[in-house]
Amino acid sequence: MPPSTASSAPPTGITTTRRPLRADAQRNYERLVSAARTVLSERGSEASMEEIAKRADVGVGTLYRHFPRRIDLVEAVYREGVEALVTLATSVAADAPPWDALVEWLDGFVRYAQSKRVFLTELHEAFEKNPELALDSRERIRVAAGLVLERAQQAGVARDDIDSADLMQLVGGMCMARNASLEQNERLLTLVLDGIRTTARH
Amino acid sequence: MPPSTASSAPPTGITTTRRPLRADAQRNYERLVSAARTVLSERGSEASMEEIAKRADVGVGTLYRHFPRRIDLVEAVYREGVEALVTLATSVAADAPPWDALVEWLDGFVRYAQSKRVFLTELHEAFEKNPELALDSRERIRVAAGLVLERAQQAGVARDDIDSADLMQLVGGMCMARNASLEQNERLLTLVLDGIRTTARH
DNA sequence: TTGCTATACGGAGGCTACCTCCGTATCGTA
DNA sequence: TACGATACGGAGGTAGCCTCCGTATAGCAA
Repeated sequence: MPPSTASSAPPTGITTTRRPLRADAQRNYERLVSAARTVLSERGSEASMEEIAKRADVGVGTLYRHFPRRIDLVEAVYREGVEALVTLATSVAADAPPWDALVEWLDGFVRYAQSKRVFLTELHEAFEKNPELALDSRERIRVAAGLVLERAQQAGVARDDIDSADLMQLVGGMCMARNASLEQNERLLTLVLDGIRTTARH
Repeated sequence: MPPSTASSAPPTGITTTRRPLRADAQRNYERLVSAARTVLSERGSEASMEEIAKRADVGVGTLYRHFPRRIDLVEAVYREGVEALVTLATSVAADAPPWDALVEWLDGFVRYAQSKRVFLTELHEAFEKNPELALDSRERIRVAAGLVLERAQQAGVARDDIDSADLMQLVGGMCMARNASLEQNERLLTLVLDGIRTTARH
């Protein structure tokens, strides 16, 4: 997903229509994201930019041309997973009954979050330094959550006094906690679902 | 709270009885913690060790003698707040009815967490690099939570299938999330409390 | 195919922050 | 007062982030 429409567009309203990347630039972009995914998974915040560039078989200069700051690279890797969650929301909303869809998507979220545990410190720091770069992904997840949550609310099976931002705050926060096992998080998700559900409990 | 009993004792079972700090060392220890609290509040993870040392009117060498790694300093500041939470748990458990005590303590926790937002990235990174150093504080909070939670469970007003670790995972995680306002967190706390409570809802 | 230019590459090196080391200073006791 | 144990300070080693600019190449036009 190279930024032909400038993934990190300037905050001004200016939308410069960028010409497509040259073939070698395109190839290196993809190599870099792939290498970053690997190295970040293996070494978390210990991963250095030099190491990622080397793994991609590319100079650091090239790395920094595509990803001016460390966060931009981390974010690119992060986005891949976000896309999968958005897709999941669409599919469960189309196929499953409202409550089941909500449960299924949240379970998918918890599992996704678990798989990204090594990134958490990385993301946390990066988002602090560059809050605006996190907004897009955050919003996409929120919208995906809204898709399943609002459908459940309209069906009358989820309480109305929370919105998708609340839901992701709660479940997302829970998953970000340090020593969460997948098992514990799934148990806590059950608790949260009990808190959300409007029909008889247990 | 200078470490006369070695706050970062080696993982081996060896407990060396250390003699008390010399007067100047004691004074500098306190200056450093105080300076760190100030500088970390002001500049978060941007705060450099040099800056903290300068603010304490002490050389970096002295800083590193007392706090061999960055985390040790952050942790010392963090502990201060943890102590307050432990104290709060004891007092509400003694004075308030079981359910009210739980609500009050959790509300205290949420407010405390809010006040420490600038530290979060710092703590997150530090705990990742040195997991063992976080355990003590985490455990103290968990025990404090247990004090009020178990009392509520024994009184039959809180569900039995969660423990204090679960509770702190959920509420702690929620508070750690990035763009939580105090208001949103207090609203989410209400939701969590609804999930925990065993009596009739709403 | 050849030539030309915008685009992209690479990696040496600047910069900054963390942390160490050791010569000097001070405390506390006899 | 003397002296050893303890503590201080800050220059400098090290490492990782990022920049800069000379070189290389893709893509196009003739």
